[in-house]
Amino acid sequence: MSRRVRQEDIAKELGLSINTVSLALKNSKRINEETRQKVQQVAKALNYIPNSIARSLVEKKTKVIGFIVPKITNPVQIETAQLIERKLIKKGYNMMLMTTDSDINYESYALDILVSRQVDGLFLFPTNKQNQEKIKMMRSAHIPIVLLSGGNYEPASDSVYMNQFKGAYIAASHLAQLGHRHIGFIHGGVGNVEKFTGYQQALMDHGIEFNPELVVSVDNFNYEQGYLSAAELIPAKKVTALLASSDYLALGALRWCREQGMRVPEDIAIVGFDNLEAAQYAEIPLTSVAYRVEQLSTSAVELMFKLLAEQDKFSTQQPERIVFEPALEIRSSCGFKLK
Amino acid sequence: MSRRVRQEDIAKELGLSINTVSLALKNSKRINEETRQKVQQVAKALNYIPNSIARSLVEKKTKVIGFIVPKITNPVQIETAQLIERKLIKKGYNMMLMTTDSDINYESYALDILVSRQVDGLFLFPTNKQNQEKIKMMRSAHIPIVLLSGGNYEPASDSVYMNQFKGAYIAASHLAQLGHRHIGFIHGGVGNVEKFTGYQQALMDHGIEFNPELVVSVDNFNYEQGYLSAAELIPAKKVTALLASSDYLALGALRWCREQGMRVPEDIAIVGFDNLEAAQYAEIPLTSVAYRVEQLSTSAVELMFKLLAEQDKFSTQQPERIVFEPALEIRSSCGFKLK
DNA sequence: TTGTACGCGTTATCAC
DNA sequence: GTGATAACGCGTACAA
Repeated sequence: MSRRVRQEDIAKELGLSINTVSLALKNSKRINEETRQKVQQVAKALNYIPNSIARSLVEKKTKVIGFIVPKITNPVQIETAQLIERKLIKKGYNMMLMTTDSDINYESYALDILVSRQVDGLFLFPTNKQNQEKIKMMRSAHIPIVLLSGGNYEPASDSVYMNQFKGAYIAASHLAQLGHRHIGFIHGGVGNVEKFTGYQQALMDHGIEFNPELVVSVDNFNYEQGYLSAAELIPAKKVTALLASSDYLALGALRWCREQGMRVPEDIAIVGFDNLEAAQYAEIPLTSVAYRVEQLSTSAVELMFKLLAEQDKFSTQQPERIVFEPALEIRSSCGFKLK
Repeated sequence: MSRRVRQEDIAKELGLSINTVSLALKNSKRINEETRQKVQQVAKALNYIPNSIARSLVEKKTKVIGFIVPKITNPVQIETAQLIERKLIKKGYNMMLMTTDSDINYESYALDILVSRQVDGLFLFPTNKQNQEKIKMMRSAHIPIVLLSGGNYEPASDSVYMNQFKGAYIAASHLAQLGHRHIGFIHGGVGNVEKFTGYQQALMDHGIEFNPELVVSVDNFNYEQGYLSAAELIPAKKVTALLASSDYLALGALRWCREQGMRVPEDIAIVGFDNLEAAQYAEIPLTSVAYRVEQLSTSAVELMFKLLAEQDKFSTQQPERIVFEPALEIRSSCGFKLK
């Protein structure tokens, strides 16, 4: 980093004090109109750019919000991050992004880093509940944390998320109601447990015995893993329907089925998660559990700024919890009632 | 932000000076083993987390790298961002992410913000050459900037990118060699001009007259825009082949064609860009220009750290320029020679 | 081995 | 209206 232009430089240039420059630059009424203009002119001429680091140190706030996201390959998480970044910018905030690869230790590390960087608040897609204690501590240290994913447990901080249990429940129920009894499940692994339990609950409520052999776990939300999962589940386990934790997984499975000459939904029904654009434009338009990224991120940002505005008060209150209920977007891939 | 634990707090706790604490915390040999341990213990007990802001102010470096990316909807850009973030973390750096929506004014604003935040370096997918002067100025102010996209012009700073001109050229040439004379082009808009000129050059070199009516511009790299573009180009303009600036556009077009009962590649050939996983797993596996995200981001990070290590020296030298040559990944969607 | 003093660039509190 | 002066938390000479 080279020597940048400071307020002191423009002060010297004009024979003023640093203080006057500082005030003039923020258009303080206490400064003479004339000097104010002169200061601003010189600032522009010298290409002065304020040093946010120094400002942050004295103001004790950085106007930076941290964002911790587990996976590259999950489009809803990325899109959420980007929508939120846009909204933050409009309020004069910037975003520091960290990824964890769904590793709970990386998550913990990311939390430390962001605290160290003095972020004013942070968004987090928690992978599981292992860092709950740390999050609670941070909350009680007056750092607003908005969790973007719920679990089968009391959230450690304020949260805004989709009810993924419910999503899996209605998806699996839908398949059951169509007459399917052998419903395979592609488990998204750690961080997707709610979907799994929703699936199990739906089976139970429809009198279907849960069979762990019909579940395959993957660690990546991509086409390939879906393709491989289908290859593993369908021929050996004779499933007639498949619920996948993400649309990419579902579409990978779809591809495998088509390559085998299977008809969808006649030979096998497929349901995905997140209702991505890719689901709608698939060769067999995919039934999918809708994830309202736009609404959710809007709500998350609103909550963040509410907490930020309440200063330290929020941390003595009960965490707020905003849950969006998913809807099943029904398309062709799950078809009609079996006989 | 509430009162956090400072070095001073642990100094008081132990009756030591702040200096001793500072040194002990960074394991200085100059501090007695015993006091060192005591300091570290108390630090842990008090849950001390160093204040990076204060540190940055004195060290004149933040260990933050800025990343400016135009579009949410472009998967290669997002993936590049994430791969780079991972590599930065390993070197103790964090990433500040900003998006521009391909708006040149936002891009300029983002550059200012990141300079103000004292980033040690920055990655940028430039949208066009409009901010070249600003970038040059930043470079001569000793800020390492690695551009992640090239243009039909001399880059303003060090750069690592795919040769997109060449990509479009080989793709369009391939179609021409298959006998196509009416090749439509879905133009990705600003920030994708190289692809357009590559397409034009290929036509010229194959004796095909360029017809602007066969080009449609979109501002989003998604299925929907591809679908609509196909609907606009194919029936009215009688194109027999379509080159799209992104795989999502191509896949949207593919969907439209299939819905119309057209055969691909027999009735229409389609080629995309970026060689996403979705291209490989499409109902008609898509021929696509490969984008080597992993290689490119590795190379970009290496270059960044080289510049960082050279301190201020780099800015007096010619910008380095690393260009990756694309290859055409040929699949079923463009088929064989027409008669 | 440990402590003192100063500086990083900015804002804030007081005088004048 | 403007200018000293202190403060933010930490790192680093230099002194003790």
